[in-house]
Amino acid sequence: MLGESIRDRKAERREATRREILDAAWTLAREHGLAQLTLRAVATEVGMRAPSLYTHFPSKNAIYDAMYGQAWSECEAISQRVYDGLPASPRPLMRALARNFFDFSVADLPRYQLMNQRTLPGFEPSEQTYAVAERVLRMLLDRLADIGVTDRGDIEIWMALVAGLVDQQLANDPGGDSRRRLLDRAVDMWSDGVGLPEDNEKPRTSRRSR
Amino acid sequence: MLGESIRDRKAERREATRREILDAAWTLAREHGLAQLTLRAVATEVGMRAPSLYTHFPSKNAIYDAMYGQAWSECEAISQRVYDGLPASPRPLMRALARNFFDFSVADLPRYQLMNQRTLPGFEPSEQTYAVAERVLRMLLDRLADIGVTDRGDIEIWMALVAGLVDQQLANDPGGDSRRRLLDRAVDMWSDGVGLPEDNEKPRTSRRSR
DNA sequence: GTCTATACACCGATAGAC
DNA sequence: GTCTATCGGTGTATAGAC
Repeated sequence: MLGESIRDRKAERREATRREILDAAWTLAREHGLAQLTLRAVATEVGMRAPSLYTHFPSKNAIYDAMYGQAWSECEAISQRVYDGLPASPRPLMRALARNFFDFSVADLPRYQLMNQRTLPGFEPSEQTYAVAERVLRMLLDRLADIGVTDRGDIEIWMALVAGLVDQQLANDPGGDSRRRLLDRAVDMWSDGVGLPEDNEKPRTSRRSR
Repeated sequence: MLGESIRDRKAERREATRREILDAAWTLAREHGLAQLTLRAVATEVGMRAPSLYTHFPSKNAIYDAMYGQAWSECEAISQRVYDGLPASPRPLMRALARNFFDFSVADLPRYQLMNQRTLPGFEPSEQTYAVAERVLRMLLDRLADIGVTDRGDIEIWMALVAGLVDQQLANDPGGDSRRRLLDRAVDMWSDGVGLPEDNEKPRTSRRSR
């Protein structure tokens, strides 16, 4: 139908403008900091005036929210792609998962701040975009369950360990790799602690699983 | 000398006003959030107009800086007091240190954000107040050296672990104790990993120490 | 529908009168 | 030392041009 086609073109154009705005926002965030974003600067970057942005986003936080959704979607995509080639034995898997998360986090500071740190006063992701983050977490939990790691406490300790190292890396040695070099050692400590089977053993249920 | 006395009285009064302002700032930060502080609100709280604050602090960041110094001084005081009664054997010591840091951090969210999280856009502690933070860290490192833990990597992993659990606690279960209940388990994993002697053994040099 | 012009309320910061 | 007045900047709202 013709009407459909016209509406599609319009929707496409709208979507393209939205993406243009978000691209500009990411560029400026990486240049001057995530919290230093101003609507006027974003608008100028795409050749508009500040109030015109409200045609495409209802508020500044809505822009942050869309960026939040993009970031977690990237994470989801990269995870799905990476999970296929991941080792099946427990310990190499835990190392690979940690490294995957670490590298993804460290590669883009404002993205990590938006995803995982509460660096923006008053920003809360919407239910819709938060669902993406939850999906990624679920995917991770499923992967861990495959090798018999199901105890929530053990998993939270592992996540605290990896996230803590990421935070240290970004705060004390941005652009370096001092904490990344500790990653395997840290994950191995954890694997020992939760009684993960050695690489040549068969996967079994985690010691603390109920 | 009389002149001295008068000058002292003036300095005392000035100091009292400064503390009054900082108290108001802490109160408002706990009420509305650290980043939501406004000079007008702080001024109102102490019965002043906003510009008058500039008589006592050169900028808003200078107020944050003074609060940063207060927070780390509290931490220093509590650490010195607590370190005396701490166990001498390695594993109980590591548990007690972790618990001490955890409880102190979780007790006051804006204080923790100011001390350890980069939640304030553009805020950097001054050299002078940062020195307090470094002194506390040095004190901790000395305490760890006493029980033979000297490897920087091991220490950074321990700090990442504890800080990671604090972050999780504050972000996902504020006011609760779900992560606190994981603390001993996590620290014990670490103690095993770095080869810390059992409680009945004599302290010895950490496995990885150089 | 898209964008602009204008305006508002609020912010941190400064100048100068008292 | 504290005030009033004001500046440049921000996010946001809305009326109206195209």
